[in-house]
Amino acid sequence: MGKTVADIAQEFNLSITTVRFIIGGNAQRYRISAKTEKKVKDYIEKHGLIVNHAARSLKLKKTETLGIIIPRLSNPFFARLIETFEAHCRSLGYQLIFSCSQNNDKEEANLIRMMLSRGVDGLFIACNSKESQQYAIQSVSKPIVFIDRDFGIGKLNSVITDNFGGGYQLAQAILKDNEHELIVFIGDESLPTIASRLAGIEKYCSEHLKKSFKVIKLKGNSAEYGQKGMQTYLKKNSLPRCMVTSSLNILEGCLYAAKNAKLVFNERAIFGTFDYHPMLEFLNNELWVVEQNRQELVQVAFEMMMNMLQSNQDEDISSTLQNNKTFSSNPCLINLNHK
DNA sequence: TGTTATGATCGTAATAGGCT
DNA sequence: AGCCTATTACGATCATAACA
Repeated sequence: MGKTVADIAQEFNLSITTVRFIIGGNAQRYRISAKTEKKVKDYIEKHGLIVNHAARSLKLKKTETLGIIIPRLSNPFFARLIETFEAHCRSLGYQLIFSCSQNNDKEEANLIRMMLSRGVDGLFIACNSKESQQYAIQSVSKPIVFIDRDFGIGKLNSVITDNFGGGYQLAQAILKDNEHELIVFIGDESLPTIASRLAGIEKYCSEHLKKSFKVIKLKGNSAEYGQKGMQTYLKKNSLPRCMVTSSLNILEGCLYAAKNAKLVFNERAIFGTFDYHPMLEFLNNELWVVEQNRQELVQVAFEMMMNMLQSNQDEDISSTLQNNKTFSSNPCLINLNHK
C-alpha cells in the first residue's frame, strides 16, 4: 500500500521534516547526508509512498482537480467527450470530476458552486443557455473554458466545432445525386450548435438546391422530441427518402417512431446526422455523419486551461484570467454503409 | 442559558534555528 | 561546518472555554 512520511521517519528515527526534504528533492539544499538520502529513497522505492492530497492542497492552495459540467451523459457525444477529457486530465496529473446539469440553468449554477466549494482549480462547461454562460463568467473567479457551446457573449475562452461548415458539407454530400426532398429534423435551435448546423444546411440548399426542402423544428434535443417530430410528420407523409437529423438523439427518436409505426425506410433512403456512434454502422441505409474532432477539442481546451492556470500562478491577478480566445475545430465528414 | 471566542486538528511545505 | 529538528501557515470544523 505504501508508507506515509511519518512511517518512514519512524522507521529510521528521523524527523518528518528530514524525510520531506528528501522526498521534495531538497536533500542537498538542506544538507541532508547522502547516506540518509539513499536509505530513505531506497525504502520508498521498495515500499511506495502515500501522499495526502487534501493536506497538500491545503498548503499549496491548489487541488490539481478540474471540473467539467455537461448537459447530459446520455448524449453519446458528451459521454465520449468526458472519456477523452478524463484520459487527458489524468495524463497531466489532474483529477477530473464531472456532473450533469440536465439542461437546467439552476442546476448548472448549483453545480458550478459545488465544484468551486470542492476546490477545483478550473472549470470546463458546456452551458445550457446564454444566461447561464453569463452567470458562469460573472460568478467564477477561476479559469473557465467553455466547451461545445459559445453563445456569443464575448470575452470568454471557448472551444467549439465549426457546425456551420459541418452542416454545409453534410448537405452537399447527401444531396449529390439525390432526387428526393430533403427533410431536416432539427432540435432546440436556441443552442448555437444546433442553429449553426441548420444554418449550414440552409446555406448550401439556398445556393445549390433548385427544389424545396423541409425543416421540422423541435423544442428539444432528446430522443423523445425526435420521436414526436417524426410521429407528427408521418400523419401526413410517408417516411422520408432523404433525411438529416441534428443529433444522434434526434435520429434515435426518428428511427424509433418509424419502428413503432411498423414502417421500414426505403432501402435507397439516405440519412445524414451529426456525431458518430458505432451502432450507426448497423443501419442498412447509406448514412453520412459529421464527426467532431474530440481529440483536438480536448487538447485545445486543456492548453487554454493550462495557460490560464500558469498565468494565474505567476501574476495572481484575476483580471488576466480570461484570455478571450475562441477555437473552432473542423469536423470530419464520413460515409457509412455506402451502397 | 444562550452566544461568542479560542484552540486543536488533519498532513504538507517552507523557514528559522539548534546541536555536535 | 555538517547534519538535522522545531515551528508555522494553510482552511474548515469541532470541542471546550469564557463571556453576557
